[in-house]
Parts: sequence; C-alpha cells; structure tokens
Amino acid sequence: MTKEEIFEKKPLIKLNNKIFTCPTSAAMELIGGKWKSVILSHLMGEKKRYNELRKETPMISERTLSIQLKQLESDGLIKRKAYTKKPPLRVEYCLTPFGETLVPLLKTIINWGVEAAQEKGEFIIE
Amino acid sequence: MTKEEIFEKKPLIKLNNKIFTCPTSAAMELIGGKWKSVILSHLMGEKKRYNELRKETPMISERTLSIQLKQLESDGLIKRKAYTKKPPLRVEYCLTPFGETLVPLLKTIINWGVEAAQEKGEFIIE
DNA sequence: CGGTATCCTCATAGATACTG
DNA sequence: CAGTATCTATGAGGATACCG
Repeated sequence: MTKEEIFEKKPLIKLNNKIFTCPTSAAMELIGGKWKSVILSHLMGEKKRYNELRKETPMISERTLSIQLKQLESDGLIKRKAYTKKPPLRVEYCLTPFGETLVPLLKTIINWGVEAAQEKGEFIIE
Repeated sequence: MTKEEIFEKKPLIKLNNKIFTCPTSAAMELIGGKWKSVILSHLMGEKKRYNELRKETPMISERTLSIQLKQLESDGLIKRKAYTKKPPLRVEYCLTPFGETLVPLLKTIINWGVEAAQEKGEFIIE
C-alpha cells in the first residue's frame, strides 16, 4: 500500500501481533515507553558498548536497560553484536537500517524537548 | 539559556517537578505514554468536542481519555473550553500555542508510523 | 453531554544480589 | 564485562456504574 492510500483509507495496522487504528499508536508501540527513544538517541550515529550506554543513561536501572535493549532488538531497531564468547565480554549495539530511519524523528524529539524545557521547565547547571 | 548552550553544557532539566538528564526524556514526560500523542494528533489543526474525540479514538477507554485530557491540559498542551454550564454540556478541546509547536513532531511521528507499518506490519482493510 | 467513582489487572520500572 | 534473578512498587489502563 502506498502512503497516499494509507492516509486515505485509514486501514487497521497489525504490528507485533497487535492491532492499531492509527499510525501514531503503531509508532508509539515501537518507540514509546519511558526509555526507548532515550536509548535510541544515544545510538544515533555511533555504536556503543553496553557499559557506555549504561554510563550515559544512569537513570535507567540495569534490569530495565537490558529489557529495553532486547525489545528494541526484537523489533528490528537495533542490532546486538558480540565480539567475544568468554569474559571479559564485548558487546556493541548499533541502529539497524530500519532504526536509522528514526534519526529524523529522534532529532525532532530532542529539539522539541529543548524547546519544552525552555518554555515550561528550568535548567540546573551541575 | 540558548539552544547551543543547552546542547553544549547538557544541564539537568526540571519539569513538572521531576529531574531529567536529557531533552529526550523531558519530551517523553509530556508526550510519551500510550495515548497522549494520539490525542494530540487528533487535535492538529482543529478543535474537537469531547464526543468527537471519543468516537475517533474508540480504543481509548473513557476513563483514560478523561485522565489524559486533564494531564495534557495541566501541561499546557491543550485548552479546554466549556460553552454551557448546564446539560447538555458543550466542551471543546484545542491545542494551545505551546501545543501547536508540537505539530511538526506529530507529523513526523505519523509519517514514521506509516513507514514502520509498511516495513514491519501489515494493513487490514475493513 | 461530558464527564467521575470505584474497583480491578497487568505492564513497566526500580533495588539489590548474583553469574558465565 | 555484560548481563540475569528475584522481589517489590508504582501507575497506566480497563470495566462498569453513576452523576450534574
């Protein structure tokens, strides 16, 4: 189906075995939730090791980071690559080509987040 | 603080009395969750009565729709206007100027949702 | 018409400890 | 190093009934 047909006919969308009635809710299934877009934004343009991600997202618990990474991987947005089989392990995460299609959206989110903070929030210099 | 300074100094962001370490998570505080962006996308460009919104988002329960509308209102993204005081009530919702700043982001989400559905999902014609 | 109130379930997320 | 296991807490969301 072409984009034009989709906007015109508004079909139901089946994704991850769930039914969505609009593209917005289908998108939120993949990148919604509290942390997914945060993790994805850290992988924009560069691969990261697990520990790098962990240090850059200190407010995400280890367990949650692990679960979200698995979901992002099974949704085809990121790729996990293990370089070693025995400890010390070396695992890197990066965006898949499908995940790369998110980059403009992620940038838009970041930019709007800055504007929202300027409008409604305050900044705290550490 | 200017955008450039924010990107450079990465300050903490205080919003709704919570602390965020990046603009992405601050943005998700306001438009994340399962339904907020869906509701906002239905208000793009036009005001809607409560019942119109309800019919256009049949998968959102009444209770949830009500709660989300209140949150969006208290976050300054939408405006509620009551035209009558006694039943039959007439209430309309529309984006505030701050909410309007979300339109480009909402359009990007919708577009990416369509692409994701084309890539990973399937369409069901009713 | 435009909601609330009540009660409920389940997914999401956190803390801490442990492991190949 | 890169995770799991376990246990717990929170809150998002649903069903149904009711209200001004």
